[in-house]
Amino acid sequence: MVDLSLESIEIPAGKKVGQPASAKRREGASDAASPMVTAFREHELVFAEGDAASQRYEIIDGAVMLFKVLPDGRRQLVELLGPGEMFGLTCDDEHDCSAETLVATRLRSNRRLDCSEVPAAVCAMCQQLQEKVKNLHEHTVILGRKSAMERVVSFLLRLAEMSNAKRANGHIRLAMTRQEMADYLGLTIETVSRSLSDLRRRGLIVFDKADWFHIADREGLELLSGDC
Amino acid sequence: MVDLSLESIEIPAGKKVGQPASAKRREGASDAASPMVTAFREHELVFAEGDAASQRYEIIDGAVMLFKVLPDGRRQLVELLGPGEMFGLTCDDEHDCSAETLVATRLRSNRRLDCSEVPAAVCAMCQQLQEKVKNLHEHTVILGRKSAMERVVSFLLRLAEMSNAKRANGHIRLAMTRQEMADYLGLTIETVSRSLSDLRRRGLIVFDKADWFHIADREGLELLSGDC
DNA sequence: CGAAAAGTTGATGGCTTTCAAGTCGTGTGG
DNA sequence: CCACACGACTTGAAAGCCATCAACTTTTCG
Repeated sequence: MVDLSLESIEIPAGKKVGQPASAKRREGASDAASPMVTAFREHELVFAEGDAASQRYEIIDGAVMLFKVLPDGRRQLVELLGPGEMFGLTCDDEHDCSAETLVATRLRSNRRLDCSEVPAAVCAMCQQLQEKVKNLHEHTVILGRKSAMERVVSFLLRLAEMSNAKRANGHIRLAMTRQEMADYLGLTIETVSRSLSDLRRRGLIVFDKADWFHIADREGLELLSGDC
Repeated sequence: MVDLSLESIEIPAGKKVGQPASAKRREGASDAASPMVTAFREHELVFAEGDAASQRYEIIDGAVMLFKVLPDGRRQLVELLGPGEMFGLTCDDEHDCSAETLVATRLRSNRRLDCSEVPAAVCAMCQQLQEKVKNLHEHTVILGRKSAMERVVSFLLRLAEMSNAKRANGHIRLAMTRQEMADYLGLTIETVSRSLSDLRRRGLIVFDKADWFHIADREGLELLSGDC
């Protein structure tokens, strides 16, 4: 496992006191192919969720946390990183989470690798891995910071989003047992069952038969997801 | 986002009833460089946590769940995958989680890519991504299935493991505020504080000063981690 | 049809959160 | 050097959400 020394390094900067978590991000930009080293003090923002992802970073020494924040302010750290570890890798054009130093840290920044430089199979695998990481980040927020109802709703909406890519009629198959849903969402079968019954009673979803359902009130569901 | 159709496909197999979760895994092995397609019924085990990771898989159609199980039986699904998505990618020699079909599924299996076939920089990145995924899987179990005390203990043990790679004296810096720990572990600062105080009172950890501590009873801690 | 598995619903309890007050530690300024 | 102030941390009390336990209903499949 990669070493994560949470030990502070000495940064010759004058002001030693870290900015609060609301610190502005620093632009340690590196041009084209030239790697560049940037020093950060503790609790400095490297980039924020939604920022353009032009760079990827490698920790020389220090430590970095990656986190996501829900609209109502709930925060979930999704990764803790130490020397040698990389972050800022993404398959999208923007970062899916924010990055902030925990201690004084030096980062090496590089431009993102161009997929044309590597075999297609390898590129596809990297893309898949990055997609995986992004999905796991989202799921981490669900498990760490969402209520039972929010988890179930988030799950249903994700299912709908995925299914609709294929079939537009809106009918979605719930090809999982309650136990599997519970084990995915970090809940018990009873809580999942109660949440689904509640959503059905409130008219937000409709069970067509067995394990098929469709969404009757998408806006209503989205309000319950914790994501808006 | 990759499409995850949870729709069942028709498998001409005679017995339609899926085996229970305790199903034996199937060896859909592919030789050397030849990709091979294998059909699975619903709730069939593709591989188990700890199995040798000789293959990687791509879902042609169907759906697969990846999960981890704690020694006492608590289960946490760590990924839900649909058509086009890959799994079984790992930087280690064995799988860090089990894979089971949710519905009838066809999988294309390939041998794992050899790092010598691609540029070193790309290989390093893939390795990092796979390490990330593995860490996120572990964290998913912590958030989904562990109690507050188990989360805090797991966190301390991980910190110790990482720090000890560098310094063997056993003294570990806790370079995070209680709020950051709480946001990492999906708890509140009060719960984190209470858990740490409890561990200190019970003599399992000792706070040397400010944010430095060391483990006084590793076995005792491990028993509280939920991992044994 | 009957048994077993899956799902639902209710009652209760426990763990964690919330709210609140107090303590500790560090940096500042008199 | 010490008093003060502010933030970080700790501790207590009470509430709330979800888990647990239990009974029942529904579905599935031989």
